[in-house]
Amino acid sequence: MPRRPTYENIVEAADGLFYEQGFEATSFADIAGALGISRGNFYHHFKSKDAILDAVILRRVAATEDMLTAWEADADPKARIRGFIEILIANRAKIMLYGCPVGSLATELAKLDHIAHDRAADIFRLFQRWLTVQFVALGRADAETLAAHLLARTQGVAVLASAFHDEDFLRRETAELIDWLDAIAPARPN
Amino acid sequence: MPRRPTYENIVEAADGLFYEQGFEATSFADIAGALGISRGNFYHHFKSKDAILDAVILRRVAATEDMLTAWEADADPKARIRGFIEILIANRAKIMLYGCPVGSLATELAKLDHIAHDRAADIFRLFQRWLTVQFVALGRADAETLAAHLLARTQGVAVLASAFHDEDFLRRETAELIDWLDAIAPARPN
DNA sequence: GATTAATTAGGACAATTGTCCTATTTTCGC
DNA sequence: GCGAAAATAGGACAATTGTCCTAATTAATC
Repeated sequence: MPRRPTYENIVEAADGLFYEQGFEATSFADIAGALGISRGNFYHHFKSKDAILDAVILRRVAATEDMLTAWEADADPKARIRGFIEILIANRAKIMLYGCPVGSLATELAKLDHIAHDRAADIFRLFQRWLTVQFVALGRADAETLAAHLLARTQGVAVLASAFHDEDFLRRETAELIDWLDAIAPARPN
Repeated sequence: MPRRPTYENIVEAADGLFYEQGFEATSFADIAGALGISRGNFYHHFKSKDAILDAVILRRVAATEDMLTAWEADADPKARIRGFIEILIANRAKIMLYGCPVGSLATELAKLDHIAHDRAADIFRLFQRWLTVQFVALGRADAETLAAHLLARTQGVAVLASAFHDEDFLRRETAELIDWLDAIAPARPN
């Protein structure tokens, strides 16, 4: 059975650790320990820690694109948006512990004044563009504004859910977002 | 003219640096450099870095209580809530750079699995309790839910405003929150 | 199976971290 | 002004950081 290349293993482990501990707080020793490899081994695959961060962001971009594409299996744009809202429920356990991976990384990199901050924010832009398309399909002229609004709502839920470790709150706010979506796009009598 | 005690200077400088750089990324050298004092001096005032964090949180709790009390000068609960919403505008420059000080600290401490995380989240609880009182005064039975909802909305705005560095978005979402408040508590014809 | 290339382990490296200790200086009560 | 107390500077400390180097091992190629 073919071993997965170490490169991918490093990116995968770093992805998880950056999410759970933060970028700055995650050391090479942490990643090496999680994989059971030597610390000196990294520099054969990456030229710096920032290069690992780049690869992690690239991985997250790809994962996001895959997720958005998968949601397009549903022909109804309203159902697609509902799929987006419901990641809050699907990922609730981790969100209540670590917040949103996209939002928390962007916030951390902003504080670090890190070059990769803008690339991390690009993941938000992926979501926003995709949501905009869906709202356009719903016939909304203010699609872009609605997309940004929905994005902000989900971010707020993630921040407070992790601050309070409160699942009830998360479920309540998610239900309210679904109601909001229903008001935006009422079920058409057919 | 009486010099301000070094203790207070340290807490003040640490407060600002924790906000702008994050807790973990701020070192004793950073704080000492900002104040022009010696690094070894800290341990006469604090027994550890965590003790500084405790003092910073205490300072923020006090500042929050003062702010909430000041807003109560306005007799109208709706105007009080509007005052809360408009911190987004008043602090927009820093929010667009570093996000919300309360939310970003809570998120970071959650990832660090830090003991002080719950005390940082207490600042959220201060806001929530205060907002709950105002919504009760507006005659809302679901005051606590509304308070948590509004809190989440403002957090979401802060996260995206700093990710995108977008002042238009911040102003638009703030205006929408004011609209939401108007819908909750319509101006009574008198 | 020999040669070469890719991969890995282990450790050295300077810099930085939080912490702690000890002199020196400053401040304050008398 | 003197003596005690508080405050400060400067540096030592072990540990950890990201980085880099070299030797050894593994894999691939012919």
